Amino acid sequence: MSRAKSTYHHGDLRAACVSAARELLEEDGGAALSLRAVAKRAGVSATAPYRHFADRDALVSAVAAEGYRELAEHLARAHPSPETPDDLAEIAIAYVHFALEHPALFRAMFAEPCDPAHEERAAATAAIRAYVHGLVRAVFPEAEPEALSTAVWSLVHGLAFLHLDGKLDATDPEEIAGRIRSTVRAMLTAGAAVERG
Amino acid sequence: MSRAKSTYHHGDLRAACVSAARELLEEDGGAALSLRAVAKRAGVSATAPYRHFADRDALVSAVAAEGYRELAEHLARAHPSPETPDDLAEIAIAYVHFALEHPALFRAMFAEPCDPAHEERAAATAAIRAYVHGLVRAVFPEAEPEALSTAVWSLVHGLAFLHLDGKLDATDPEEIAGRIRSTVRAMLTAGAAVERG
DNA sequence: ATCTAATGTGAGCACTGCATACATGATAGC
DNA sequence: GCTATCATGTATGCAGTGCTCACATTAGAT
Repeated sequence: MSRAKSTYHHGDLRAACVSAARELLEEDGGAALSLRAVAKRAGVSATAPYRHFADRDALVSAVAAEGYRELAEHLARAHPSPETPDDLAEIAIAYVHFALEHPALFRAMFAEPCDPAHEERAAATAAIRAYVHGLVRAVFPEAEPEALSTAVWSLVHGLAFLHLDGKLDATDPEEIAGRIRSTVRAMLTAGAAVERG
Repeated sequence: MSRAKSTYHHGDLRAACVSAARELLEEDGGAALSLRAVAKRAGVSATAPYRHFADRDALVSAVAAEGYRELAEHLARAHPSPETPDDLAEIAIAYVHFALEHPALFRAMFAEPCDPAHEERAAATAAIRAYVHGLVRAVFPEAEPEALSTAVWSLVHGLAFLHLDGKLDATDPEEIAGRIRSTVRAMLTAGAAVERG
Protein backbone atom coordinates (compact mmCIF):
# COMPACT_ATOMS: atom_id res chain seq x y z
CA MET A 1 0.00 0.00 0.00
CA SER A 2 2.26 2.74 -1.29
CA ARG A 3 2.16 5.71 1.03
CA ALA A 4 2.55 9.18 -0.44
CA LYS A 5 6.18 9.78 0.36
CA SER A 6 7.79 13.11 -0.38
CA THR A 7 9.45 11.75 -3.43
CA TYR A 8 9.21 12.75 -7.02
CA HIS A 9 7.33 9.64 -8.01
CA HIS A 10 4.08 9.07 -6.27
CA GLY A 11 4.00 5.31 -6.00
CA ASP A 12 0.46 4.52 -6.94
CA LEU A 13 -0.96 7.61 -8.50
CA ARG A 14 -3.57 5.74 -10.43
CA ALA A 15 -5.29 4.42 -7.34
CA ALA A 16 -4.84 7.75 -5.59
CA CYS A 17 -6.59 9.50 -8.47
CA VAL A 18 -9.50 7.09 -8.42
CA SER A 19 -10.07 7.48 -4.71
CA ALA A 20 -9.60 11.25 -4.85
CA ALA A 21 -12.12 11.40 -7.67
CA ARG A 22 -14.44 9.20 -5.69
CA GLU A 23 -14.23 11.55 -2.72
CA LEU A 24 -14.80 14.67 -4.78
CA LEU A 25 -17.77 13.03 -6.42
CA GLU A 26 -19.35 12.39 -3.04
CA GLU A 27 -18.53 15.84 -1.73
CA ASP A 28 -19.29 18.19 -4.57
CA GLY A 29 -21.31 16.29 -7.15
CA GLY A 30 -20.41 15.09 -10.59
CA ALA A 31 -20.12 18.36 -12.47
CA ALA A 32 -17.53 19.66 -10.02
CA LEU A 33 -15.16 16.78 -10.65
CA SER A 34 -12.17 18.30 -12.40
CA LEU A 35 -8.86 16.69 -13.15
CA ARG A 36 -7.14 19.62 -11.53
CA ALA A 37 -9.00 19.06 -8.28
CA VAL A 38 -8.22 15.36 -8.42
CA ALA A 39 -4.55 16.07 -9.01
CA LYS A 40 -4.44 18.59 -6.21
CA ARG A 41 -6.01 16.16 -3.77
CA ALA A 42 -3.55 13.50 -4.82
CA GLY A 43 -0.78 16.00 -4.13
CA VAL A 44 0.49 16.03 -7.65
CA SER A 45 0.72 18.44 -10.57
CA ALA A 46 -2.34 19.13 -12.69
CA THR A 47 -1.28 17.08 -15.66
CA ALA A 48 0.14 14.07 -13.87
CA PRO A 49 -3.13 12.08 -14.01
CA TYR A 50 -2.82 12.01 -17.79
CA ARG A 51 -0.03 9.49 -17.37
CA HIS A 52 -2.64 7.06 -16.07
CA PHE A 53 -5.89 8.10 -17.72
CA ALA A 54 -6.34 8.96 -21.36
CA ASP A 55 -8.87 11.64 -20.50
CA ARG A 56 -11.46 12.67 -17.95
CA ASP A 57 -13.86 10.04 -19.20
CA ALA A 58 -11.39 7.27 -18.51
CA LEU A 59 -11.02 8.41 -14.93
CA VAL A 60 -14.78 8.60 -14.46
CA SER A 61 -15.11 5.13 -15.95
CA ALA A 62 -12.60 3.80 -13.45
CA VAL A 63 -14.56 5.33 -10.59
CA ALA A 64 -17.77 3.96 -12.07
CA ALA A 65 -16.29 0.48 -12.22
CA GLU A 66 -15.50 0.70 -8.53
CA GLY A 67 -19.07 1.83 -8.00
CA TYR A 68 -20.48 -1.24 -9.73
CA ARG A 69 -18.49 -3.47 -7.43
CA GLU A 70 -19.67 -1.61 -4.35
CA LEU A 71 -23.24 -1.78 -5.55
CA ALA A 72 -22.94 -5.52 -5.97
CA GLU A 73 -21.63 -5.89 -2.42
CA HIS A 74 -24.34 -3.63 -1.10
CA LEU A 75 -27.01 -5.77 -2.70
CA ALA A 76 -25.49 -9.01 -1.51
CA ARG A 77 -25.41 -7.61 2.01
CA ALA A 78 -29.09 -6.67 1.83
CA HIS A 79 -30.11 -10.29 1.63
CA PRO A 80 -27.74 -13.25 1.46
CA SER A 81 -30.05 -15.74 -0.21
CA PRO A 82 -33.26 -14.18 -1.55
CA GLU A 83 -36.04 -16.62 -2.32
CA THR A 84 -39.33 -14.78 -2.17
CA PRO A 85 -40.75 -11.65 -3.79
CA ASP A 86 -40.46 -9.94 -0.42
CA ASP A 87 -36.76 -10.72 -0.35
CA LEU A 88 -36.52 -9.28 -3.82
CA ALA A 89 -38.20 -6.11 -2.59
CA GLU A 90 -35.56 -5.77 0.10
CA ILE A 91 -32.87 -5.94 -2.53
CA ALA A 92 -34.70 -3.35 -4.59
CA ILE A 93 -34.73 -1.12 -1.52
CA ALA A 94 -30.99 -1.60 -1.17
CA TYR A 95 -30.47 -0.69 -4.83
CA VAL A 96 -32.43 2.53 -4.52
CA HIS A 97 -30.78 3.26 -1.22
CA PHE A 98 -27.36 2.97 -2.81
CA ALA A 99 -28.37 5.37 -5.56
CA LEU A 100 -29.64 7.94 -3.08
CA GLU A 101 -26.63 7.61 -0.80
CA HIS A 102 -24.18 8.07 -3.66
CA PRO A 103 -26.07 10.15 -6.22
CA ALA A 104 -23.09 11.50 -8.13
CA LEU A 105 -21.41 8.11 -8.22
CA PHE A 106 -24.60 6.44 -9.38
CA ARG A 107 -25.00 9.01 -12.11
CA ALA A 108 -21.41 8.48 -13.18
CA MET A 109 -22.18 4.78 -13.35
CA PHE A 110 -25.33 5.10 -15.40
CA ALA A 111 -26.15 8.57 -16.57
CA GLU A 112 -23.22 9.38 -18.75
CA PRO A 113 -22.82 8.53 -22.39
CA CYS A 114 -19.90 6.33 -21.49
CA ASP A 115 -17.51 4.48 -23.68
CA PRO A 116 -19.01 0.99 -23.98
CA ALA A 117 -15.62 -0.41 -24.88
CA HIS A 118 -14.23 0.30 -21.42
CA GLU A 119 -13.26 -3.17 -20.25
CA GLU A 120 -13.35 -2.74 -16.50
CA ARG A 121 -16.76 -1.20 -16.81
CA ALA A 122 -18.16 -3.86 -19.08
CA ALA A 123 -16.93 -6.59 -16.77
CA ALA A 124 -18.48 -4.94 -13.73
CA THR A 125 -21.87 -4.53 -15.37
CA ALA A 126 -21.74 -8.12 -16.58
CA ALA A 127 -21.30 -9.11 -12.96
CA ILE A 128 -24.42 -7.19 -11.99
CA ARG A 129 -26.34 -8.78 -14.81
CA ALA A 130 -25.26 -12.22 -13.59
CA TYR A 131 -26.28 -11.36 -10.06
CA VAL A 132 -29.77 -10.34 -11.19
CA HIS A 133 -29.99 -13.52 -13.22
CA GLY A 134 -29.25 -15.65 -10.20
CA LEU A 135 -31.67 -13.63 -8.12
CA VAL A 136 -34.47 -14.16 -10.60
CA ARG A 137 -33.78 -17.88 -10.88
CA ALA A 138 -34.01 -18.25 -7.13
CA VAL A 139 -37.19 -16.21 -6.68
CA PHE A 140 -39.04 -17.27 -9.83
CA PRO A 141 -37.78 -20.75 -10.68
CA GLU A 142 -40.57 -21.36 -13.19
CA ALA A 143 -40.10 -18.20 -15.19
CA GLU A 144 -38.11 -17.55 -18.32
CA PRO A 145 -35.00 -16.10 -16.66
CA GLU A 146 -33.70 -13.95 -19.50
CA ALA A 147 -36.79 -11.82 -19.98
CA LEU A 148 -37.62 -11.66 -16.30
CA SER A 149 -34.09 -10.57 -15.40
CA THR A 150 -34.44 -7.67 -17.77
CA ALA A 151 -37.80 -6.86 -16.24
CA VAL A 152 -36.57 -6.96 -12.68
CA TRP A 153 -33.44 -4.94 -13.33
CA SER A 154 -35.44 -2.38 -15.29
CA LEU A 155 -38.05 -2.03 -12.60
CA VAL A 156 -35.49 -1.53 -9.88
CA HIS A 157 -33.26 0.68 -11.96
CA GLY A 158 -36.21 2.84 -12.94
CA LEU A 159 -37.21 3.17 -9.32
CA ALA A 160 -33.72 4.31 -8.47
CA PHE A 161 -33.58 6.97 -11.16
CA LEU A 162 -37.07 8.31 -10.58
CA HIS A 163 -36.22 8.77 -6.92
CA LEU A 164 -32.85 10.27 -7.71
CA ASP A 165 -34.35 12.77 -10.07
CA GLY A 166 -37.12 13.88 -7.76
CA LYS A 167 -39.84 12.28 -9.85
CA LEU A 168 -40.67 10.23 -6.78
CA ASP A 169 -40.38 11.76 -3.36
CA ALA A 170 -37.13 10.72 -1.75
CA THR A 171 -37.07 12.50 1.58
CA ASP A 172 -37.98 9.79 4.08
CA PRO A 173 -36.15 6.46 3.82
CA GLU A 174 -38.95 4.56 5.51
CA GLU A 175 -41.48 5.96 3.11
CA ILE A 176 -39.25 5.02 0.19
CA ALA A 177 -38.91 1.48 1.48
CA GLY A 178 -42.66 1.22 1.87
CA ARG A 179 -43.25 2.51 -1.61
CA ILE A 180 -40.84 0.05 -3.12
CA ARG A 181 -42.44 -2.85 -1.31
CA SER A 182 -45.90 -1.91 -2.52
CA THR A 183 -44.58 -1.21 -6.00
CA VAL A 184 -43.12 -4.69 -6.31
CA ARG A 185 -46.28 -6.20 -4.90
CA ALA A 186 -48.47 -4.16 -7.24
CA MET A 187 -46.48 -5.27 -10.25
CA LEU A 188 -46.87 -8.92 -9.37
CA THR A 189 -50.52 -8.84 -8.38
CA ALA A 190 -51.34 -6.91 -11.53
CA GLY A 191 -50.04 -9.81 -13.56
CA ALA A 192 -52.07 -12.25 -11.56
CA ALA A 193 -55.19 -10.17 -12.05
CA VAL A 194 -54.67 -10.11 -15.79
CA GLU A 195 -54.30 -13.88 -15.87
CA ARG A 196 -57.54 -14.28 -13.95
CA GLY A 197 -59.47 -11.75 -16.07
CA MET B 1 -43.62 34.59 -35.17
CA SER B 2 -40.78 37.02 -34.88
CA ARG B 3 -38.39 36.52 -37.75
CA ALA B 4 -34.72 37.21 -37.13
CA LYS B 5 -34.49 40.57 -38.80
CA SER B 6 -31.19 42.39 -38.98
CA THR B 7 -32.16 44.57 -36.10
CA TYR B 8 -30.54 45.13 -32.76
CA HIS B 9 -33.28 43.43 -30.85
CA HIS B 10 -33.88 39.86 -31.75
CA GLY B 11 -37.61 39.58 -31.25
CA ASP B 12 -37.92 36.27 -29.49
CA LEU B 13 -34.49 35.34 -28.32
CA ARG B 14 -35.76 33.10 -25.57
CA ALA B 15 -37.47 30.74 -27.98
CA ALA B 16 -34.55 30.97 -30.38
CA CYS B 17 -32.17 29.91 -27.61
CA VAL B 18 -34.30 26.96 -26.62
CA SER B 19 -34.54 25.66 -30.15
CA ALA B 20 -30.86 26.31 -30.84
CA ALA B 21 -30.00 24.44 -27.66
CA ARG B 22 -32.32 21.66 -28.69
CA GLU B 23 -30.57 21.37 -32.06
CA LEU B 24 -27.10 21.37 -30.56
CA LEU B 25 -28.17 18.72 -28.10
CA GLU B 26 -29.29 16.46 -30.94
CA GLU B 27 -26.20 17.16 -33.02
CA ASP B 28 -23.33 17.08 -30.60
CA GLY B 29 -24.54 15.53 -27.37
CA GLY B 30 -25.18 17.04 -24.00
CA ALA B 31 -21.68 17.85 -22.86
CA ALA B 32 -21.05 19.95 -25.96
CA LEU B 33 -23.93 22.28 -25.26
CA SER B 34 -22.37 25.63 -24.44
CA LEU B 35 -24.08 28.96 -24.04
CA ARG B 36 -21.67 30.45 -26.50
CA ALA B 37 -22.63 27.94 -29.16
CA VAL B 38 -26.29 28.57 -28.47
CA ALA B 39 -25.79 32.32 -28.74
CA LYS B 40 -23.85 31.96 -31.94
CA ARG B 41 -26.54 29.83 -33.53
CA ALA B 42 -29.17 32.32 -32.48
CA GLY B 43 -27.05 35.00 -34.15
CA VAL B 44 -26.47 36.96 -31.00
CA SER B 45 -23.61 37.89 -28.69
CA ALA B 46 -22.30 35.36 -26.22
CA THR B 47 -23.87 36.89 -23.15
CA ALA B 48 -27.26 37.80 -24.56
CA PRO B 49 -28.91 34.54 -23.44
CA TYR B 50 -28.34 35.59 -19.85
CA ARG B 51 -31.13 38.14 -20.30
CA HIS B 52 -33.52 35.21 -20.60
CA PHE B 53 -31.93 32.43 -18.55
CA ALA B 54 -30.39 32.76 -15.13
CA ASP B 55 -27.71 30.25 -15.99
CA ARG B 56 -26.93 27.25 -18.14
CA ASP B 57 -29.08 25.03 -15.98
CA ALA B 58 -32.13 27.17 -16.58
CA LEU B 59 -31.69 26.85 -20.31
CA VAL B 60 -31.29 23.10 -20.07
CA SER B 61 -34.39 22.92 -17.91
CA ALA B 62 -36.36 24.81 -20.53
CA VAL B 63 -35.22 22.37 -23.20
CA ALA B 64 -36.04 19.47 -20.90
CA ALA B 65 -39.55 20.82 -20.35
CA GLU B 66 -40.07 20.85 -24.10
CA GLY B 67 -38.76 17.30 -24.14
CA TYR B 68 -41.35 16.13 -21.62
CA ARG B 69 -44.12 17.54 -23.77
CA GLU B 70 -42.76 15.85 -26.88
CA LEU B 71 -42.42 12.58 -25.03
CA ALA B 72 -46.04 12.80 -23.94
CA GLU B 73 -47.15 13.38 -27.54
CA HIS B 74 -44.97 10.56 -28.75
CA LEU B 75 -46.56 8.16 -26.27
CA ALA B 76 -50.08 9.27 -27.09
CA ARG B 77 -49.36 8.73 -30.75
CA ALA B 78 -48.11 5.20 -30.09
CA HIS B 79 -51.56 4.09 -28.99
CA PRO B 80 -54.61 6.35 -28.70
CA SER B 81 -56.56 4.30 -26.17
CA PRO B 82 -54.53 1.49 -24.58
CA GLU B 83 -56.56 -1.17 -22.84
CA THR B 84 -54.52 -4.36 -22.74
CA PRO B 85 -51.06 -5.30 -21.52
CA ASP B 86 -50.04 -5.62 -25.16
CA ASP B 87 -51.10 -2.03 -25.75
CA LEU B 88 -49.04 -1.07 -22.75
CA ALA B 89 -46.05 -2.83 -24.23
CA GLU B 90 -46.41 -0.74 -27.39
CA ILE B 91 -46.30 2.40 -25.31
CA ALA B 92 -43.24 1.10 -23.50
CA ILE B 93 -41.61 0.57 -26.88
CA ALA B 94 -42.44 4.15 -27.82
CA TYR B 95 -40.93 5.41 -24.57
CA VAL B 96 -37.67 3.57 -25.13
CA HIS B 97 -37.68 4.56 -28.77
CA PHE B 98 -37.94 8.20 -27.82
CA ALA B 99 -35.00 7.86 -25.44
CA LEU B 100 -32.85 6.24 -28.10
CA GLU B 101 -33.82 8.71 -30.80
CA HIS B 102 -33.04 11.70 -28.58
CA PRO B 103 -30.39 10.46 -26.18
CA ALA B 104 -28.95 13.80 -25.15
CA LEU B 105 -32.39 15.32 -24.72
CA PHE B 106 -33.54 12.36 -22.69
CA ARG B 107 -30.50 12.63 -20.48
CA ALA B 108 -31.11 16.32 -20.03
CA MET B 109 -34.65 15.44 -18.99
CA PHE B 110 -33.70 12.79 -16.48
CA ALA B 111 -30.03 12.38 -15.88
CA GLU B 112 -29.08 15.72 -14.44
CA PRO B 113 -29.30 16.78 -10.84
CA CYS B 114 -31.86 19.35 -11.84
CA ASP B 115 -33.44 22.09 -9.84
CA PRO B 116 -36.70 20.53 -8.59
CA ALA B 117 -38.15 23.99 -8.10
CA HIS B 118 -38.19 24.68 -11.83
CA GLU B 119 -41.90 25.27 -12.48
CA GLU B 120 -42.15 24.41 -16.15
CA ARG B 121 -40.30 21.22 -15.50
CA ALA B 122 -42.39 20.19 -12.53
CA ALA B 123 -45.59 20.80 -14.47
CA ALA B 124 -44.40 18.74 -17.41
CA THR B 125 -43.43 15.79 -15.28
CA ALA B 126 -46.72 16.01 -13.42
CA ALA B 127 -48.40 15.66 -16.81
CA ILE B 128 -46.45 12.48 -17.53
CA ARG B 129 -47.32 11.10 -14.14
CA ALA B 130 -51.01 11.78 -14.85
CA TYR B 131 -50.72 10.11 -18.23
CA VAL B 132 -49.26 6.96 -16.68
CA HIS B 133 -51.97 7.02 -14.07
CA GLY B 134 -54.68 7.06 -16.71
CA LEU B 135 -52.91 4.36 -18.65
CA VAL B 136 -52.74 2.08 -15.64
CA ARG B 137 -56.39 2.67 -14.77
CA ALA B 138 -57.42 1.69 -18.27
CA VAL B 139 -55.26 -1.42 -18.51
CA PHE B 140 -55.58 -2.65 -14.92
CA PRO B 141 -58.94 -1.38 -13.67
CA GLU B 142 -58.86 -3.65 -10.62
CA ALA B 143 -55.43 -2.69 -9.38
CA GLU B 144 -54.35 -0.09 -6.87
CA PRO B 145 -53.47 2.69 -9.33
CA GLU B 146 -50.93 4.61 -7.26
CA ALA B 147 -48.53 1.76 -6.64
CA LEU B 148 -48.99 0.23 -10.05
CA SER B 149 -48.36 3.55 -11.78
CA THR B 150 -45.06 3.79 -10.01
CA ALA B 151 -44.29 0.23 -11.01
CA VAL B 152 -45.13 0.74 -14.67
CA TRP B 153 -43.29 4.01 -15.00
CA SER B 154 -40.26 2.55 -13.26
CA LEU B 155 -40.21 -0.53 -15.43
CA VAL B 156 -40.42 1.48 -18.62
CA HIS B 157 -38.02 4.14 -17.46
CA GLY B 158 -35.52 1.54 -16.39
CA LEU B 159 -35.79 -0.15 -19.77
CA ALA B 160 -35.09 3.17 -21.45
CA PHE B 161 -32.01 3.92 -19.40
CA LEU B 162 -30.54 0.45 -19.58
CA HIS B 163 -30.83 0.58 -23.35
CA LEU B 164 -29.47 4.10 -23.50
CA ASP B 165 -26.48 3.21 -21.45
CA GLY B 166 -25.60 0.08 -23.39
CA LYS B 167 -26.56 -2.25 -20.55
CA LEU B 168 -29.09 -3.75 -22.94
CA ASP B 169 -28.23 -4.07 -26.60
CA ALA B 170 -29.79 -1.25 -28.55
CA THR B 171 -28.68 -1.78 -32.11
CA ASP B 172 -31.71 -3.28 -33.83
CA PRO B 173 -35.07 -1.56 -33.26
CA GLU B 174 -37.03 -4.72 -33.98
CA GLU B 175 -35.00 -6.67 -31.48
CA ILE B 176 -35.57 -3.95 -28.90
CA ALA B 177 -39.30 -4.01 -29.52
CA GLY B 178 -39.35 -7.77 -29.15
CA ARG B 179 -37.37 -7.62 -25.94
CA ILE B 180 -39.70 -5.04 -24.44
CA ARG B 181 -42.75 -7.10 -25.32
CA SER B 182 -41.36 -10.21 -23.71
CA THR B 183 -40.12 -8.21 -20.74
CA VAL B 184 -43.60 -6.86 -20.03
CA ARG B 185 -45.08 -10.28 -20.51
CA ALA B 186 -42.49 -11.89 -18.23
CA MET B 187 -43.16 -9.40 -15.50
CA LEU B 188 -46.88 -10.08 -15.55
CA THR B 189 -46.72 -13.86 -15.84
CA ALA B 190 -44.18 -13.96 -13.02
CA GLY B 191 -46.73 -12.41 -10.74
CA ALA B 192 -49.36 -14.87 -11.82
CA ALA B 193 -46.97 -17.75 -11.16
CA VAL B 194 -46.26 -16.51 -7.67
CA GLU B 195 -49.95 -16.27 -6.91
CA ARG B 196 -50.46 -19.83 -8.06
CA GLY B 197 -47.45 -21.22 -6.21
C1' DA C 1 27.59 2.77 -13.78
C1' DT C 2 24.79 3.93 -17.57
C1' DC C 3 20.70 4.07 -20.55
C1' DT C 4 16.00 4.02 -21.17
C1' DA C 5 11.37 4.34 -20.41
C1' DA C 6 8.00 5.44 -17.11
C1' DT C 7 6.39 8.97 -14.49
C1' DG C 8 5.93 13.68 -12.82
C1' DT C 9 6.31 19.15 -13.88
C1' DG C 10 5.20 23.70 -15.95
C1' DA C 11 3.75 26.72 -19.34
C1' DG C 12 0.24 27.53 -22.44
C1' DC C 13 -3.92 27.08 -25.79
C1' DA C 14 -8.70 27.10 -26.71
C1' DC C 15 -12.65 26.88 -24.45
C1' DT C 16 -16.19 27.42 -20.75
C1' DG C 17 -19.79 29.92 -17.45
C1' DC C 18 -20.61 34.07 -15.79
C1' DA C 19 -20.16 39.20 -13.95
C1' DT C 20 -19.81 43.78 -15.07
C1' DA C 21 -20.10 48.11 -17.62
C1' DC C 22 -21.96 50.03 -21.63
C1' DA C 23 -25.00 50.51 -26.17
C1' DT C 24 -29.42 50.39 -28.37
C1' DG C 25 -34.08 51.10 -29.28
C1' DA C 26 -39.24 49.82 -28.25
C1' DT C 27 -42.61 52.11 -25.78
C1' DA C 28 -45.23 54.95 -22.34
C1' DG C 29 -46.31 59.74 -20.71
C1' DC C 30 -46.46 64.20 -21.91
C1' DG D 1 -44.01 64.29 -31.85
C1' DC D 2 -40.41 64.37 -28.02
C1' DT D 3 -38.28 62.42 -24.54
C1' DA D 4 -37.27 59.35 -20.49
C1' DT D 5 -37.15 54.66 -19.18
C1' DC D 6 -35.83 50.18 -19.05
C1' DA D 7 -35.84 45.63 -21.20
C1' DT D 8 -32.75 43.77 -24.24
C1' DG D 9 -28.57 43.42 -26.68
C1' DT D 10 -22.93 44.04 -26.79
C1' DA D 11 -17.93 44.11 -25.29
C1' DT D 12 -14.62 42.97 -22.19
C1' DG D 13 -12.59 40.25 -18.84
C1' DC D 14 -11.89 36.82 -15.06
C1' DA D 15 -11.28 32.38 -13.12
C1' DG D 16 -11.61 27.72 -14.14
C1' DT D 17 -11.63 23.73 -17.46
C1' DG D 18 -9.60 19.67 -20.51
C1' DC D 19 -5.72 18.74 -22.84
C1' DT D 20 -0.94 19.17 -25.38
C1' DC D 21 3.81 19.66 -25.46
C1' DA D 22 8.48 20.26 -24.07
C1' DC D 23 11.20 19.25 -20.17
C1' DA D 24 12.76 17.10 -15.40
C1' DT D 25 13.36 13.23 -12.48
C1' DT D 26 14.15 8.67 -11.21
C1' DA D 27 13.22 3.39 -11.07
C1' DG D 28 14.89 -0.50 -13.04
C1' DA D 29 17.14 -3.12 -16.79
C1' DT D 30 21.78 -3.85 -18.91
